[in-house]
Amino acid sequence: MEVIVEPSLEVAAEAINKAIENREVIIAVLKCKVYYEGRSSSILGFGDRIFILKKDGSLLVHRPTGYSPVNWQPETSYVRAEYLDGNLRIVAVRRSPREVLEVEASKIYLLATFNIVDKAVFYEVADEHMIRDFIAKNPREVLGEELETVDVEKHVEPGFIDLYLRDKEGRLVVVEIKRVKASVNAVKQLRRYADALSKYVDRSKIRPLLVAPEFTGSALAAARKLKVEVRKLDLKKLLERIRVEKRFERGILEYL
Amino acid sequence: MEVIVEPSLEVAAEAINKAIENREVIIAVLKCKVYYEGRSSSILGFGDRIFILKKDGSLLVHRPTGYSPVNWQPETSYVRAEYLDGNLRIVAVRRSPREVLEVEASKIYLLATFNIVDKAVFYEVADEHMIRDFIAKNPREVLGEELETVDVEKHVEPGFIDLYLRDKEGRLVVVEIKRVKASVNAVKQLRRYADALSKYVDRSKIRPLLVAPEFTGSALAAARKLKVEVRKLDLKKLLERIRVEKRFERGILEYL
DNA sequence: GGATTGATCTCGTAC
DNA sequence: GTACGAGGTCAATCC
Repeated sequence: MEVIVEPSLEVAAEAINKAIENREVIIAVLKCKVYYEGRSSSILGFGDRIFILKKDGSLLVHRPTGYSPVNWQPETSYVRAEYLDGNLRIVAVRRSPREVLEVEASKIYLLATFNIVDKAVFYEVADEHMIRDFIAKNPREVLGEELETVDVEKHVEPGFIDLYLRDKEGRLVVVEIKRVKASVNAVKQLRRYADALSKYVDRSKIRPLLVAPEFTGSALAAARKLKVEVRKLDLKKLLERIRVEKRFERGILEYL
Repeated sequence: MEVIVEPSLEVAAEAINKAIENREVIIAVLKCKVYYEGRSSSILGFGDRIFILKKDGSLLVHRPTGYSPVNWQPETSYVRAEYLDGNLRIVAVRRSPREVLEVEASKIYLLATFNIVDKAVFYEVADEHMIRDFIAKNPREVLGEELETVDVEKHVEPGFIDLYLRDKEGRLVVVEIKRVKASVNAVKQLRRYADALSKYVDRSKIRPLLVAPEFTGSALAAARKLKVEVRKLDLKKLLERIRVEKRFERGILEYL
């Protein structure tokens, strides 16, 4: 770890290049311009920003507000700092797609380099896969009817059917799961999948079923029109069930 | 600006709360766990990370690699640090959607707070709007045929048609523009828009035209099948033309 | 507020 | 490498 407060641009350039060679994380707070050219192109005039260069060459330039970086470069193939004619330039090049980002700093408030390590596993509950697998194992509990799970992630020509079940009347229930509010696109996507299946199975034996915690108004209208069933998903309850099953070390619902 | 190297957790909590009150940007490098609960829920065990809290309450937790933060909170309504029983906890709450992020730090390598200012304008060249407006003004140059611009961003029931022109034979050219490679979805979307128009205009008088720098194979196949014209867009040339027109202060193509 | 669409989307995954 | 879909997508825009 090295921390330098208000380094000269020359010293900064040297420290940055050294850290790049050592594959360290670099954090700087600086006054800079930013140029980008590649998939788009942009110019950003002087202002105070946070600069982060990660071990893999990912580069972020953040303004003082907002979630998104104003400029960035995912995993670059080449990064170098240079001090020339009173200016510090950091150039990051990426091949495929070919794109270049240049940060031109006029003042560095803080420069810090770190060899930090993070081997932790990120556990996420209730992404689409987990929900899908839970429903596949407990169709009655979630969907409220007796169903037999036939297949998970079944390939049909336009794409994948999340879940594929059989009801008591022997009809195939083709399920599309949305973890967030389902829009009209979800209905149309499911309709396409069901249509693709009807090449092999009698249309009257297919029940397209859209499962989501909420639906937009146009989604419900489209569902009626396109003969797609909808079923509401109690996400909170499902989350709790999955969490218990996965034995999470701690509940974090206490603030909610 | 305040920079503290390896502060105690107690000192850090105090400094963080002070900076929050002053609406300063906070940057920390720390060893922490992260809990998230809201639209999803997640748990991340101990590891070294970069922590950023911005003026508007946006919070980012970055691992040592990759573009994306592992956990985050866009514009929170409540953030507070507290030191309790030997632990530093930073809690960020957002209303609507209700979600909570908690960072539990066991070690702070660096804590820095800043009152940085960034008033610069971000100039972007060649987003979809600019491309669309340029084509509207110079249809012949880009599309290679004599066309009269009728409308821009025309509303039809399923959505918006980017560009609406009339060719020499008096047919309506319905243009969908993609700045990136066009997939089969773009073809279908355009087909829907053209179909919606055919309620008002004779079908033979409508020419759906998809304009993009590239097309996927399935997009081309679908275009043939659905009778959608495609035209390749020379994005680089267009960029250069727009840049000249917008009088950008400097070309940044020199590295390309 | 809800709904829709674009994005230098990023990221994973299958082929 | 290409293609496709999910995402705590975010952010802008229109209603």
